[in-house]
Amino acid sequence: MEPSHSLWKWRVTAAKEKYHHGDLRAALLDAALAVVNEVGPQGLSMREVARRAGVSHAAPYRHFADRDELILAVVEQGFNLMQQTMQAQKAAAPDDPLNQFAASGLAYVNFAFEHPAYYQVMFSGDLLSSTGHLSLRHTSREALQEMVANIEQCQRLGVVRAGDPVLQALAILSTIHGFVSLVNDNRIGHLLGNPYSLENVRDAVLVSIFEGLGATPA
Amino acid sequence: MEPSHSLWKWRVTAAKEKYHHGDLRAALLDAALAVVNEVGPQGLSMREVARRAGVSHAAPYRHFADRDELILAVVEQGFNLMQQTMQAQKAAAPDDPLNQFAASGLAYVNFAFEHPAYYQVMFSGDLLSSTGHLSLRHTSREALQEMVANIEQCQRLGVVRAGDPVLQALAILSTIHGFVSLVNDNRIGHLLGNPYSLENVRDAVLVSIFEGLGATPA
DNA sequence: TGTACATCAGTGAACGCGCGTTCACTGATGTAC
DNA sequence: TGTACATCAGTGAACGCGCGTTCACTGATGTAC
Repeated sequence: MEPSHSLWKWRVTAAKEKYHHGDLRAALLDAALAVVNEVGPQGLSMREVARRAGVSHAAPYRHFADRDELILAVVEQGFNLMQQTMQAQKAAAPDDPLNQFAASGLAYVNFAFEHPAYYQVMFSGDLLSSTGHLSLRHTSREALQEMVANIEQCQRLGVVRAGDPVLQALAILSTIHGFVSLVNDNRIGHLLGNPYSLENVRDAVLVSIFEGLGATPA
Repeated sequence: MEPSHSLWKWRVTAAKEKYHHGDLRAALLDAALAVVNEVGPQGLSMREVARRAGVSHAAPYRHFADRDELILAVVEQGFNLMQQTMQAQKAAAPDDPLNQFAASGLAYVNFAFEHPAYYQVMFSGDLLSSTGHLSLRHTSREALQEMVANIEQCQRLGVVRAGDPVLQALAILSTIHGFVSLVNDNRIGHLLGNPYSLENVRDAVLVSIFEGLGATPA
């Protein structure tokens, strides 16, 4: 009855019984996201992640030197995914600067909504030790620079209000970050009432950003 | 040599040696704010607060049933202070709706900057157990309602762009909350460069909010 | 193809830590007489 | 005014918990012959 080719054994034992996991590193990163989704970023402990991955609490140390390294790996994966989806959305948008810029903003917000766990780990602030934090400065600064470049281009074309583009970018970043934080903390639901859907509200916030820029579609 | 009137003894022993503290409850709330200022909201533990207040770790339980109750007391104190300063600023502003509204927004941001510890405890989200959270819904909802009423009044007078005032209020709340979060997490400093001062940036953000509203001073 | 062995991934016991909370206590205070 | 006593605020030991991290181990895998 029992098939003798090794694939069978592999399939049976893959999920739980294999001593060697196969790709525990990836499984741990997935587990970390699951933990954040279910109990929030504060619940992100090595032991809980190991538990979710169905593995002893010491196993993660074969793949990450310490907790900071685990979290930084999630952050890095998150930034890659974000960059990737943002580029895809920009590629799909009409090829004028204002639309490209709009596509970025929309993509950013959508990323935060579709991957709230990533977003929270990436921007939570108090997850990492202070040494762990240093490695992130570069990345977030880059994101702002790109946004500033976008705004400058729109200004040159006269489709965005004049003004210091760095300050404009910061105001936009504040709006998006604040909105996403409120949503992720579940505070939108009982602040507003029933009649508002999330897409509703998201679009209104995006529109308000462009109104703030004095954006005039070409 | 030694003065015999009791005041002397009281003064010597007041700071450290008195068995009965006098007003430990208030001292604990102060200590809680100091902790948040120095190590962030995550460091808010009963033991640490007691340590700061120079008192055994069991002493706080004479004044607060549990950790939630301590935190809620800080939150309540914070809301009182915020409401008070906002009303004062509104009273000092010119008596037209747009200026009143501007005064509110400025007061809100200033409160957050001048009392970052209060702000963080009030809006951090993951400090309280879920039961503790329920007590706060009422308060934050009230704040939004008042803002909506302000916007509606400005719209009636034609000094603010037409549109759903609830959505406008939410966009503003997002901007302010996001900005304050970035500042409190120390992320503004290395996002921007040297040339920007905090007041600089704060004012720019406030201006961008009014531009978003299409505000036209009367 | 089969066997010895090095390598490496995962295990489980153990460490020390800080936490929230409880409890029997003790010292100070105020009050009734 | 002085003394007994109830009250109440603060103490310190103790509990059980989850955490990060280490360590000697064991089981599986791949490789050299």
